[in-house]
Amino acid sequence: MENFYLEIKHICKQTGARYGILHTPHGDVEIPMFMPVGTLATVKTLSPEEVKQLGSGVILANTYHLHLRPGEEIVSKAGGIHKFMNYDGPILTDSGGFQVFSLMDNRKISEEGVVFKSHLDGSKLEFTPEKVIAIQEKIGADIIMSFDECMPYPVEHEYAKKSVERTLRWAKRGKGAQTRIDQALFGIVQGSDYEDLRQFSATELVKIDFPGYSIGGTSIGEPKDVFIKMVDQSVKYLPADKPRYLMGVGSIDFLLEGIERGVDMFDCVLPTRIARHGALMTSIGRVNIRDAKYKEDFSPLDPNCDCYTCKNYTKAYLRHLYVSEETFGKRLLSIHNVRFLISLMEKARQAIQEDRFGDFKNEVYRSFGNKKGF
RNA sequence: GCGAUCGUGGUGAAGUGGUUAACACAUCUGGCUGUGAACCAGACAUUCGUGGUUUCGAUUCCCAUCGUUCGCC
Repeated sequence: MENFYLEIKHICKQTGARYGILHTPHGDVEIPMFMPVGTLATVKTLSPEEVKQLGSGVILANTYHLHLRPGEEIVSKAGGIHKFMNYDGPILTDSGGFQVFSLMDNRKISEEGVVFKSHLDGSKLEFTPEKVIAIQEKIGADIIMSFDECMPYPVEHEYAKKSVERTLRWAKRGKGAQTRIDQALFGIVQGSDYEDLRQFSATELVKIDFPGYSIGGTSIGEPKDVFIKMVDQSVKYLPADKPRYLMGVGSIDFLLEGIERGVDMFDCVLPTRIARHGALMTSIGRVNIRDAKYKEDFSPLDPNCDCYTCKNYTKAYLRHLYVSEETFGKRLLSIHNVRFLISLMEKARQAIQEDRFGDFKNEVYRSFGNKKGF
């Protein structure tokens, strides 16, 4: 794929964090980057124009969910997902591998693939690695994912080994089923927290040769030291010239740890979901806007933030909107949280280029105090 | 004035002669990590209008009293 490649511009001398440009069919974006999640072809409460204004490079959508509603045929008839949702920037679709984890009670895994019981009407849905590629080709994102099993944590080594080997076979089958040449298909490293399995998974995927590699199976409730171990043991075996995508990571500390270890891309529902629930990430720590102490607080959410919400509205007003269950409040809060993480990435890129990412990381940790981050 | 009725937390209310007075809403507080999530969890009546009676034990039965609502004069 000549229209998809990573151009590494600088590696931080202090840490090894990478700064670069990811070239995609729908434009160039800077890494490391945070990608907001828009499962059903919408970043909940935000318009594509707003998402773009926040500085997002890539946004996500989901194969499983779009297959169910509205169905890939309709997305295809609309002219592909970019036209369908009116977003002309790069888009990435997740394969449904995460749903193998999140919808665990309603699915059965076999060598062939996964049979889900639809969470909408209970009907049987057969997902095979080949079918998942076909669906993603119809949806038409710039970056697509291999079908994988995201295992729960913790799991027995015996099960993890079987699962990793199967996910690897699925990756091969998916790659073989690919017909479009304008979509970058990523392989996904699994292996839970077992070093031998992470190594096996990564090195075997690299042999297949993908245009990018994802690190999966993390940030599903494991302790931070385990998470770091998983990332280390995955990145270690990945080629330097290909993009690395750490799936499902969106808390401030996990993002910083990932960047420090040479990860380029991250996605997470965290900023949008917690915003809808009234929790905000700010430069001075977590804010629960519903708290009574903000009733008469006419200061901005985050004095150091340049987002639309912080520039125009007070905490008292945002609290009022939240308590009154006004949709506009959820939108304003989502704008802030997404902008906060994207802005964090911008600062991280700057720090990398100036060879001081390690200092930057420590500064961020310090400004959050010892409070539990996000 | 007479008759009936009902008085339970911030609100609407269930309920029982006997361990922590149901539930809902409101309020307060947490949590959410490749979105089954405008969601989930927890806290919140030392007490059932007030005073007394019966009883081993009363929010529950009884009496009085104050208040409610409705009807009649």
